[in-house]
Amino acid sequence: MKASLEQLQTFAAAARCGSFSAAARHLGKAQSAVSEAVQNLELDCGVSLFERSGRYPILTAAGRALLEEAEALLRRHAALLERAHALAAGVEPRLTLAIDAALPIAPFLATLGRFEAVFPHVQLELLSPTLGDVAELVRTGRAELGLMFEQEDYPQGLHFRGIGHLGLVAVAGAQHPLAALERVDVRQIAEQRQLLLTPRQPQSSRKRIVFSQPRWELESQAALLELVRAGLGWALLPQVLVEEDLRLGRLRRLELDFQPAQIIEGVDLLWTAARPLGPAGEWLLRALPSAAGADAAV
Amino acid sequence: MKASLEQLQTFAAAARCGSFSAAARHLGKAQSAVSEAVQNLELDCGVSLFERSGRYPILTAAGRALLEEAEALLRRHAALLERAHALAAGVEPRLTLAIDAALPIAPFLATLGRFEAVFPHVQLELLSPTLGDVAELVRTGRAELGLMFEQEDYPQGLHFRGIGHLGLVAVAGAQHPLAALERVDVRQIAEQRQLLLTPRQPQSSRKRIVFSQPRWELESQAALLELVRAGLGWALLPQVLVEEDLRLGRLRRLELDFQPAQIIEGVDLLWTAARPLGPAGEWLLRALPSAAGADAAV
DNA sequence: AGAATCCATCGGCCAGACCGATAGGTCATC
DNA sequence: GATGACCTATCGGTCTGGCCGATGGATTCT
Repeated sequence: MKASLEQLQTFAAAARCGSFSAAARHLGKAQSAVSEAVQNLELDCGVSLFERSGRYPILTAAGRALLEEAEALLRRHAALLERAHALAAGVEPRLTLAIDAALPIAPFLATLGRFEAVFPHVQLELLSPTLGDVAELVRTGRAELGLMFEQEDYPQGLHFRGIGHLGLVAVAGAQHPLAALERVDVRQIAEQRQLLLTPRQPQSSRKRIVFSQPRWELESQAALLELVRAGLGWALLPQVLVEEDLRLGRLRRLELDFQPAQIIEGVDLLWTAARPLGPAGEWLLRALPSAAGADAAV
Repeated sequence: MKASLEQLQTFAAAARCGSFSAAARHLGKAQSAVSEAVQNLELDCGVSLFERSGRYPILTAAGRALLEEAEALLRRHAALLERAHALAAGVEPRLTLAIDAALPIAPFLATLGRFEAVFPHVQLELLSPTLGDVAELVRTGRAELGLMFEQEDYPQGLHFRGIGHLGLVAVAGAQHPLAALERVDVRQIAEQRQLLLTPRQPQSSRKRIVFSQPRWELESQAALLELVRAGLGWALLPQVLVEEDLRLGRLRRLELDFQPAQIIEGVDLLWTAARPLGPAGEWLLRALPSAAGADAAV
């Protein structure tokens, strides 16, 4: 192959150092090696890279152009080696994190930003499954880590750790019949359509909080919010998610006289016991709880 | 150096072809060479890239990650060689084009777009000097090509070619005293301040069209236009440049009873005779006249 | 079981990279 | 202009590392 990395590195060193001899000293090679490498590179490229008339060689215009290219290539190569070493040290090439669609992701963004700084090469995949699907994704290995509302029990082979709590409030659109009531009792709410998240896999074991008989089920939290805003039903949603809508008056909070004002649900972090987590996974395992503790807890 | 280009190319070929033997056939090498190259690469990186249990090797997760890096590196390397070959063929690494600041550049944008497609590696520099500075820049070699209003004579060693014409109109701001007049005669205009472009080098030989005694001189066409809009004087400007302002009523056109409605000025393309143009310069030399002929001529 | 692939390994070969020495050029200084 | 300090180009010798061809073991298909 023409224009090998060694040649290009030698060329770049010569251009940087200002002389072949200095480059040779810098690279720990003989001066003749530098001279020959540059000549071979010039032969391969068909252009002369240095003007050699004077005491020191000076870059030609073509040399300047190729120096840019060469340094870009060398930087790319250094990045490759860096990534290889990270992989050799056991860092996962990619990591999948499944976050329950009902959970707001804002509290975790700062942590993910720090993750990006510590593990720039790890390709992060973020899934937003609904309800018990989280546990299923972690159990099958499709995701390394999961975040979801706590359950009483989990399938075999899953580790979990509580990392915080989230306040849920019952809300309805401003024009919704329930929105006009001072307080709502069990019978009143039972007649109105409740909007719920639904898992993709119907056998999912997740308990759901159900107060009403007529129900629509959606897989997307965003779609659900749209329907609530449109007055098509009421829903239990995270406090932090609807704060803005409540303030703007688009949504009204329902005061349920058979429940505390906020329904507090725990949030669990899941990971599999089958395969050990790599360094990136371990890092997230430690970092996510503190993030949730600071921001997501009520 | 670890992880040479040959190793990476061989690795990429093996990953693409699906087997070491196929890669060897594809590369025209022996199968053992591929096998050894991949092993050496694995040794250098400290990770195993292929799962070799079955009949065909399959990429590991780390292998997939490094394959991406390797292919990015190889693409960069191919780009380097391509650029090197362009340089070897004499294509300029960079090209400077000086366009008189008084000329509208819109007619040339399509040509520059095609230039970008034909010579992606040529770094283009666009200068906007005023008046005779264009010829000076081309003469001294600071610019390879120049575009400016035609002169009677040019300095020694400059080639030139007329490429079109441009219509100039006299304009003033809507509140300017001259704007109220039906027709303007020589005496009237002589008393009002004329705004002119001025060259950076005062000895510049460029003829200028001067009608008024009080004058302000500016180097920037954009600044000049602002001053005219603000009613600080009148100016001779390209028709195409002020069309928008005339339509919006920000500027008024002055009907000079001692001049035709439009003053037609020729536009010349300049280049130096001292050093031959490279392929990119030659291409522009051919392409620019047709662009001007189609769009800039009145 | 046999044929057809595939991969890993080994010994031998050789191009190419490297070194050290040498010759010749340039530049600042005396 | 002689000198010294620096630079580069070239040459012959050495040796590493990539390559080949052959061989053997493994897998898959018939």
